[in-house]
Amino acid sequence: MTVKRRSNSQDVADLASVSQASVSRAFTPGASISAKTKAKILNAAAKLDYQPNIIARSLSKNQSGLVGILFANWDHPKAAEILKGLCEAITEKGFKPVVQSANTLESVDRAFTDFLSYQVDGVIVFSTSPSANMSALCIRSNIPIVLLNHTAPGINASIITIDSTKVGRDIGNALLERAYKRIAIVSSDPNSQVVSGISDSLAETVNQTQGTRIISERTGIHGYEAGLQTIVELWREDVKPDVIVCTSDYTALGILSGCRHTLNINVPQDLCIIGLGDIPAAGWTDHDLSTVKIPHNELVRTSVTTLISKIETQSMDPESIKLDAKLILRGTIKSL
Amino acid sequence: MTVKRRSNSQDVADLASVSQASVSRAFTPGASISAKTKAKILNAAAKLDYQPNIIARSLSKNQSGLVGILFANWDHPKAAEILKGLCEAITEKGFKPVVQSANTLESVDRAFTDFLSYQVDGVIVFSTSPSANMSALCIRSNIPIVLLNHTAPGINASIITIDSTKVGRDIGNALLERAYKRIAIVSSDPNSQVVSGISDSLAETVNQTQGTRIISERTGIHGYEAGLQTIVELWREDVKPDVIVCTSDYTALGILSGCRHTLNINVPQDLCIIGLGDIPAAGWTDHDLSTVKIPHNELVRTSVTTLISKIETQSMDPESIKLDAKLILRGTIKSL
DNA sequence: CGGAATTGTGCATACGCTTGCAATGCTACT
DNA sequence: AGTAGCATTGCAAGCGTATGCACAATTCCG
Repeated sequence: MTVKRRSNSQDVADLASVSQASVSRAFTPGASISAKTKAKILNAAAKLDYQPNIIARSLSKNQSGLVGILFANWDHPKAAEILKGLCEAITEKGFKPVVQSANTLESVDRAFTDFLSYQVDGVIVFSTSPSANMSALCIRSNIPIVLLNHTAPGINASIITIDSTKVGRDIGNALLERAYKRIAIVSSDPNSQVVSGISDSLAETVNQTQGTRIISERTGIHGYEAGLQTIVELWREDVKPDVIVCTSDYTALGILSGCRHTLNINVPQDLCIIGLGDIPAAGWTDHDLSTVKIPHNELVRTSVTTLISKIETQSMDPESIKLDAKLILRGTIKSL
Repeated sequence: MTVKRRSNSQDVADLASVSQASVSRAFTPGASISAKTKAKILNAAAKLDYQPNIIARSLSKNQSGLVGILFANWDHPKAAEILKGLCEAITEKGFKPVVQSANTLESVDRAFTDFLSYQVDGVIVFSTSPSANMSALCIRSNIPIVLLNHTAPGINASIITIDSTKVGRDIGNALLERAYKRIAIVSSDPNSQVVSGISDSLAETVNQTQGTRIISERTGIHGYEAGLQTIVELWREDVKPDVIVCTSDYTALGILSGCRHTLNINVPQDLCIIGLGDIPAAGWTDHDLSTVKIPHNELVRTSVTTLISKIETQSMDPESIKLDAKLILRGTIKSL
């Protein structure tokens, strides 16, 4: 079977006895065309299985309808949900998402140049470690950029995050109310501004009260196994914490498991454990972990809305939006 | 600041005092161009921050370099990992992934027509429920399609799955060896061909032995909570199973939790539980769930490789590849 | 009914690149 | 030196759509 060429606007024009320009207008919302000819054209188009070639359209309109998603943080427990949300929201707005994975700095740069060659109209970045080069590229390329739940200093991009200051304060107050004294912080990415925002504000909150303080802070720890190991190490110290604030639920679950099965630590009496993220497993009856619910859906939708509006208004001035994250108290903290 | 136009091949040509065609050739691997002029051109290009406009290239080459990913199965425990693998493999091959999310049949069709307008060179489908319309669209559009871990009858597409027959047989044999008798099957999607492949072959295997049989089969059950509820229901029956084969680890964990905390069932003595997927939590010491490790990475890589080779050879004949999945025996099955 | 105002249509060109073809320059060999 | 053969380059015609401009058709109004 010979491969039949896809029909184009000229074919449709011929069949409908109109000009190619009219066909184009028939498929352009709001274009100047009479209802009659439009109907005639759509009819012919249907006969020929025609649909506009977006590549060609992009070329002549000088915008592709593509939105780049730079996704680095694949280990994030809600990675799939977030990506799904991004893709759907982008599609809904009439754009198409093209996804690039990036781990290293070079790959970030490569992804960006790729985005540029594909003439993406905007970029959403989901990654915890900032890239310096990105900033330059953004400005030069003149396409708007949104950073999702991740801030980076000195980058000309819009930033959508949770209000980490409030989270830190909420945690601090909950701990003070329950008279916990010695806080350990266990975090994964030391560069994450969200994480440092939380711990700074937590420190500030508890420091107002005599006797309660942050006694240790460990970084670079992520995952269940690492959590398990961490609690064992922490428990060898002379001064043991009575609170562990952990910037990942998985790690927190590892810690919890260590407490219950290996070390026989009484949670929450002797040790309070607070995670971050509210993954499903945190709510399982086995675990019942206190944690912070991050409004991923809102973060995602806000990011996309913000980006698209920037694309449509051709505006490049960065915006910064902070959304509220809620502390969820479950079995791993004393009840009042 | 006035937005400066992105430079094009003509600009580079002017700066390098060559023809525009030569610039094009300088950026086309294997094109006929002398080392000297190529260097001159690349130099000029660097000065102008030039890089080829892929949209324009696509238009003239009549292929976009885009691969569509139709992703429906976002609840899959390894969704993120799979998508990551797809995106990276596709990028590595010099293509770009554009992701569409699809739940309903209409959205599948819409996604496909979108893919067509974007002139994608091929499509990878990750979804468990087949679409009839897809088939027609594939053939008409003449772009190769790969179905990832999911078969669909009568579709003109390549199919990459695990060898579900072997999985069913392996599970069956493991159960027979340990003298389990009454098997219940708990599955999520009743349409999944992979799942039905497993259960058919499991049935066939155990039916060869007198006294062992499948006593019940429930579908439409997925997730931890649903698992918890299911075991409670199953345990109300007169004839209770001594094996539950579950086509999702999450569900299996829910069942397990119900056994241990609610019903006090002795696992694995009185009840053997086998999951599917080998999610990380299955290996956690709390759970220690027997399961089947699905070679997602290989599935993903094979899909991409297969698709790209079809794209490059312009071949449309479907291929079917089955990969091996390994049964992992942990604490939820009697040891021999 | 006439003409002004509005709307609809076609023509032609632009978007940035690839590529067949023809022309040129170069190498090597007789 | 002359010429065949090859590597390199330029020319120009696409690829499919959008859109400014000019003109045609319709509507509106007095």
